Amino acid sequence: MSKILVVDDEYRIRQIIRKYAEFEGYEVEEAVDGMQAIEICRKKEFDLIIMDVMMPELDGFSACREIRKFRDTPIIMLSARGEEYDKIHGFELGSDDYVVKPFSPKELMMRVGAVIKRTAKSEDAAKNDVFTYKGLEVDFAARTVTVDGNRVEMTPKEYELFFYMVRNKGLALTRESLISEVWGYDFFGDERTLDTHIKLLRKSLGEYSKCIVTLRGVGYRFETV
Amino acid sequence: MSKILVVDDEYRIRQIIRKYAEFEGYEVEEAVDGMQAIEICRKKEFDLIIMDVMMPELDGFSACREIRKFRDTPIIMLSARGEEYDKIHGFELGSDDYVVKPFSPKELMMRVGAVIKRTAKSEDAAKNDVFTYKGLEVDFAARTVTVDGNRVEMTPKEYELFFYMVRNKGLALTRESLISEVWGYDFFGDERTLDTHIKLLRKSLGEYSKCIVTLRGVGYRFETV
DNA sequence: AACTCAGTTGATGATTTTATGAAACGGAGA
DNA sequence: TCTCCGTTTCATAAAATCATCAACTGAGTT
Repeated sequence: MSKILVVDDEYRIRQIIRKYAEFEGYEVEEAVDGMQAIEICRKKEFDLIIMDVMMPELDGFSACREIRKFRDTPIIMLSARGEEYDKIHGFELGSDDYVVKPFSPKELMMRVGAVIKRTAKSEDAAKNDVFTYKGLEVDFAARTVTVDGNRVEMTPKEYELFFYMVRNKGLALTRESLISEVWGYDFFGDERTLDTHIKLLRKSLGEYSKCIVTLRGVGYRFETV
Repeated sequence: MSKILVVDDEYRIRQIIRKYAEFEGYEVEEAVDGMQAIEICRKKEFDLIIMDVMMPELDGFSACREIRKFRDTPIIMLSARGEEYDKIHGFELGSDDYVVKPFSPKELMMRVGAVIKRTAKSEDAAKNDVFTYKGLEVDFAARTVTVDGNRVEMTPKEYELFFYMVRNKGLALTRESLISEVWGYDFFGDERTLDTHIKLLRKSLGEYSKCIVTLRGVGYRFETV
């Protein structure tokens, strides 16, 4: 049974969605704002998040962005008709779909079904090992990285290092863990070797180099803004 | 029942196409931009893709190019009137048809029907699955390879190696997997044997030798630019 | 402002990995 | 047995990648 998190400040909306979703057999949890949504997501994993754009405390976009830092849970955004449609795209942060309020619960449920079906299938396959963030695409199976449609060539060490970081996106990775993971626990080489490879990665990634954040005194983190 | 993927950033357009397509008995899925289209295509196979040219995140051409790397799904491109240049460009990238916006849904559906019928037929004819990329033709059933119309003779090992690579086009294949697949898991011979056969393959393939990409420290990958 | 420590960068010779040509091998058929 | 041909091995060449070093930068501290 799939678990859904509904995030909206309006009680009525949450109730409507809950009613329909439970009728469809989903397990539903609620959050009243983005802040709470993030907290809940840290503790628990959902199959889908339905999130309003306009909310007190923390809006849907920011919450989406934050959650995407550590979870790949599909997200359906809800937005009022007035809120520019273009805006949604402008801020498109990997939400899987969006629905304009006022929405027909039936239509929403159809989308929910579609998204869940899609992601459930892909998890089964597990073969389709791909990470995407804006124009950055990392295909673990093909061992390729593309930036805005252009293939980026990388050396073996770059791949290993980068893939490891992307697989652990949003996590602080210590220099030690990076080195022992990519070079092997028995690497006793120069301390600066890691830095050099980080440099090469950044060079390869172009505009996405800022996704590799230096954690002074600790190591690095790959994050999706 | 044929499955169609509709890729357009405008909800209205998607709705219209969905409505008509479902009326015709097709199963429809949607994507809002090129990036999403690629992701969905990785997970699922469609009989046809209808894709807008102008989209945020990743335009239709780039998406088309990307999808063609791992799928041969026919594609119909949509573009606003006046984007004449695109027409040429689109066909070059292997889109199967082209419709100018604003289009008559009826006309679009006729084209959809035509393309699907065409590819369905050719798939029947080529029941004994063949792979083609430009002037390269690999007939798995007939066990033949032709380059620009000229038959290329290959030895058994070459066939096995090449066929395995083509069947897994776009995937990184490790030396180990290649060897155990083609030579058997119990092959204890020289490490360089694989290299030699790759060399022979490349020699046979002429201009298409560049489709066999060396993945340093890993193995090889067969890819269609 | 000077200091210090951590991280960044570019250059380079050493090392690793792959490509290649030639030779050896070995089984099937003449 | 001999020859042919696909296959494998091997030695060497060529290429790509890496580790290392030294100088540099820049943020945080004193």
